[in-house]
Amino acid sequence: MYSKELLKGTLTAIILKLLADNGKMYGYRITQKVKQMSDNKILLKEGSLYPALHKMREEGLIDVETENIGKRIRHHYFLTSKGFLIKEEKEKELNDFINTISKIINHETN
Amino acid sequence: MYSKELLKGTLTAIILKLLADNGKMYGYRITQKVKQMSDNKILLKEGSLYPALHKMREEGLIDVETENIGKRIRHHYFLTSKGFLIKEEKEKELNDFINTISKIINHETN
DNA sequence: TTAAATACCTCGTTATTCTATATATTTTTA
DNA sequence: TAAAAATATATAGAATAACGAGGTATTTAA
Repeated sequence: MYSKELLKGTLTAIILKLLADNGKMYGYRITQKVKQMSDNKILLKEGSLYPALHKMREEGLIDVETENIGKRIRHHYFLTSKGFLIKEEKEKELNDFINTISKIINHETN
Repeated sequence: MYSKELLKGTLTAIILKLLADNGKMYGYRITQKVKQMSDNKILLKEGSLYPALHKMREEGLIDVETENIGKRIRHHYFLTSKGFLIKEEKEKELNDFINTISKIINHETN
């Protein structure tokens, strides 16, 4: 597990990317997917995920559909067109940031 | 300029790396070097830098020497041996984190 | 001589993730 | 079949770290 501060600012981009790739996803599914894709290195907590999803919905990046599974209600989230645009932006920003940090941290002195 | 949240958790690693490469550095010098190395994309603010340096000193990662430049006092910071060890750790962690995030954000669906 | 750059500092704000707690259903295991 | 684990959602408050805004002062360039 990484220092939890490192994840800050990356969560929205990660969620947008997963929804773009997988179509509709529900919350618990997102945590499992992130865990699996990161080799158990990013363990997304409920206290992080659900508030993030609610905020993204308020901002119009994602929308939700409910499904009844027996007595349980499942919330399926999916990208809006705005969400898709923001996903592209965030993806670029994150890759650019990674390149910049990488350049600094792996810079070799001569 | 990146979303300021992205920088979180990376600042200590960046400072440790710069000090490891350049030996003694004073605060203002660090901000300029980060600016230069990042092509003006990371503009480290005084409100971030100085508290960070003071904290790192409290934790024994860096130590300080003062120099009198005329009437001005300049604080030169340098790595302690503990700081060097933590630098190695943070460097690995940050590279690992970057790889993980990169894998997720640039994952191609098939 | 005035503005910009250099050089340091701190307080309070903001943003975001996490911990802890809560509730409840479904599936697996002993 | 009872208990435990996994599934599924939610929120309140704590923690952390970077920033904005403010302050002080010297040196250099226009």
